[in-house]
Amino acid sequence: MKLSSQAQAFILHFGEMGSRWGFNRTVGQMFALLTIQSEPMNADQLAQALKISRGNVSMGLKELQSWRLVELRHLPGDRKDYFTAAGSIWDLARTVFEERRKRELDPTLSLLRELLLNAPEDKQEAEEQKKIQEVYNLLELLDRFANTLSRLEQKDLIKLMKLGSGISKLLELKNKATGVQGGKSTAK
Amino acid sequence: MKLSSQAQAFILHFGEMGSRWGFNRTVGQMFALLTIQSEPMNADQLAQALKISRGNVSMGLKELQSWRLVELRHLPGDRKDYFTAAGSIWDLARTVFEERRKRELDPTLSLLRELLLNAPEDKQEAEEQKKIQEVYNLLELLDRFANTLSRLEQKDLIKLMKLGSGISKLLELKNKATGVQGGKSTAK
DNA sequence: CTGTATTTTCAGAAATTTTTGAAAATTCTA
DNA sequence: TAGAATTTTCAAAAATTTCTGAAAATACAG
Repeated sequence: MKLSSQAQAFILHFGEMGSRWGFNRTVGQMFALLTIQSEPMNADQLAQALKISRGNVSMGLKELQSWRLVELRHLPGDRKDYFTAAGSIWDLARTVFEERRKRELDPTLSLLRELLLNAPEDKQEAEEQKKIQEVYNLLELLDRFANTLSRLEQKDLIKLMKLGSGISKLLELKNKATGVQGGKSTAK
Repeated sequence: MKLSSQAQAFILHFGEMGSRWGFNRTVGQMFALLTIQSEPMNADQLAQALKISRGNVSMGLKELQSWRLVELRHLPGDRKDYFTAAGSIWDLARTVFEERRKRELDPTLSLLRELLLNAPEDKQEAEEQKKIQEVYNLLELLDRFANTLSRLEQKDLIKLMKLGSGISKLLELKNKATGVQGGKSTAK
């Protein structure tokens, strides 16, 4: 398997960005390779193309499976496991988005929820709890919103994303349509 | 400076989550401490409260300033530099969101743009470019959308986030208002 | 079963990132 | 301008993460 120089560049870049996106360099590279190459690849091919060890590929594939970003395939007459990117680019993006929401938001929400269960012992702790509550409210809202977005049909999601500053106008439109004059929203 | 046990837990958690949010453990802890404590703190106080070295605090503060998450203050009659979280919880969240967009999306967009400038040399490269283009289109749209969201007034942003599944309905409403045809059951 | 093909595991090595702390640089006061 | 207070720098140490490769485990064909 020889990689074109653009594929090389694409793969190396995703390796470098990997840590910012939530996985390590070689996992990022494997993901990039499987995304740019639509052909399924087996572990040996991945190891050879990326010049990394067989063991590393095995671990990386496990990680990518835990992110639900790759799919196991079997080719007729070949006992090896083959892998492809799980779905279209949009599917992959949605999956990364969902997994990151889970990993970046959920643990924090549950810690904050726990902290808020304890009655504050003094003035100081009461102040702190106010802040914790604010952080919680914000992250909770963000979490719900992220959930809503990732459940939206692709068509609607694209429409929404393309609205640009038209969003504000649309929100006004909604007020008119529902008769709300700008105070607290009735819907929770 | 003695930390309550809930402050302790809050700080340690943000330290652990730090890497997922884009900074290292002690930077995460410093940010958490400055967020939960509304009082400005100087570098020595931070070092003492978090039990980390003075040098580490200095570097961490520089990092937090580059994220625009802390503000330098001066107290009358004290030569030391004091720091506070830069704004309300909402301001902070918006800033983190913007900075992450810059760091996670922009470098990739510019690489992909470059790759797309080169004419494909063969069938293989042409196929790859199709994928690269798809990734580019998606990330570009996402980037614009993130931009739009972070420019929205807080009031509107909250309204939008609270819409939940009402978003789809609102998008339909928009179609009606602008005369676009294809109400409830348009084909996918 | 037996033997071969394939994948997984994991201890240690290598690479990378973070942290320390002392020295250097800077800023301010008198 | 001297010198004290404060902050920054950065080389080296420590901690953490990633990667390798050989051995163990698993899966399968005959």
